[in-house]
Amino acid sequence: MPTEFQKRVYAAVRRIPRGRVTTYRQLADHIGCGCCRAVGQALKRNPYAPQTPCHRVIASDLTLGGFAGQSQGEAIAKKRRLLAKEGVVFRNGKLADPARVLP
DNA sequence: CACCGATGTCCAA
DNA sequence: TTGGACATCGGTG
Repeated sequence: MPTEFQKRVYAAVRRIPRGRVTTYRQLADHIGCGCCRAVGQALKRNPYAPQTPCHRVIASDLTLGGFAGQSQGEAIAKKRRLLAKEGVVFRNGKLADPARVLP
């Protein structure tokens, strides 16, 4: 049972077109809450399953952000590959093309 | 009911 | 370069 705040986060994430990524900060700012951490938490727990492409959300450093903790082992490698398929190429855990970030 | 930890970003020195 | 602080979420006793 997500809160209104979380609903906005998921809605914004779903709004991301294929082949494009966004940052927690951009998302939080787009929602109207300067707190990007809540977004990361909401996506990390992402109760909305694959319906919410949390892998399209990265850190403002163009890194995988919250995914970095998991990239050590597994799930993230798949997400990174999925993004690469869409045109978002990651280099050593970093976005190789910053232009792919939503304005 | 209340506390704690966890999350990513920004600022200043 | 480094450290601290900010607001919100999740689980537990």
